[in-house]
Amino acid sequence: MAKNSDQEQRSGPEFTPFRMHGDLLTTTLLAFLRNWNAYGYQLAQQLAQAGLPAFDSGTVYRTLRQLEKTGLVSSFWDTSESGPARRMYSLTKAGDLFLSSWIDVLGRYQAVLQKTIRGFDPEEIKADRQEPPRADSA
Amino acid sequence: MAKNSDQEQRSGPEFTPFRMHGDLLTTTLLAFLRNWNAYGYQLAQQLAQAGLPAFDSGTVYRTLRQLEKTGLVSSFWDTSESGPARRMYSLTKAGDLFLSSWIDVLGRYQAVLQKTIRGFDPEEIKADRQEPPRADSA
DNA sequence: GTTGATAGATGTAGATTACACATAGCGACG
DNA sequence: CGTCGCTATGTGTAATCTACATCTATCAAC
Repeated sequence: MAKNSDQEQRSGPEFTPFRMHGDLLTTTLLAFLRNWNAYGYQLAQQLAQAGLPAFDSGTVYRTLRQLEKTGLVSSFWDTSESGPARRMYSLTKAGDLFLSSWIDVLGRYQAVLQKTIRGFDPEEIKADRQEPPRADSA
Repeated sequence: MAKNSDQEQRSGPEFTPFRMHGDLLTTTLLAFLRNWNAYGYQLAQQLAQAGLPAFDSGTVYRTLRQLEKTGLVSSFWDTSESGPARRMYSLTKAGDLFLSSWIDVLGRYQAVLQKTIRGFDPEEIKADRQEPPRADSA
């Protein structure tokens, strides 16, 4: 499933289509795991259903394993259901702390964008010229 | 909580300290350029002053060149001031479109985090157990 | 026994990044 | 003059990350 045909939206000429990368994928995964445990396949589905950009399931699995290696999540094999065994993941204390810190960083990131682009709303991005902070040229 | 001296001290085992990566660095740069033109060194300083995580100046320069290669920004040598020549960057129409699209994506990303973590505020992250979305076991 | 959905993982080429280092203009100082 | 220090922009390289294709395996339906 999720064969990428979900919603390939590229609104521009030929830029790299949006994808979930690094921090964004990582933290989305962590956020999903914050309220309930889940396994990779399920997380991949949630990602797709959340209206987020394309992702690669192989990357999802590898990202989860890497998160485990760094101690942000932990996992165990769940064989209680029929079908292939599932590796159930849950957020660790460290993962929770990491996520909190990330949210802090994200807040600053947002502040930068908001300071530059009024309202964070594409519709409001019209014209809004200001002077440079200190271009102090000429 | 996530006190995390965000300078170099890490509160956990051995997490990768926060850095500006890929989309985040790219779009912050684009956002800075949206309202006024600037050159690499200046952008790197603004990044640092914005309270954002560590970054690498080499990466900033390379990222800017790559953005130029894909047409999101354009540049020219500015030799009007004394000192080393500066490569002045400005956002192109394409870059503006890209940024707008990114803001759209970011909105969905935020929605996911907000849905999971109430209020986006670390203080409100206390306890908030819910049932899985569709763990549909048995 | 073949197909299809679920579930997880890896091989690999190409892209991205961090870190160290290189180049160059110019002002200040002795 | 020499050179130190700050400004300004890069590059070499190893490590890491990612996309895409491919692989194993369970189990239900046919």
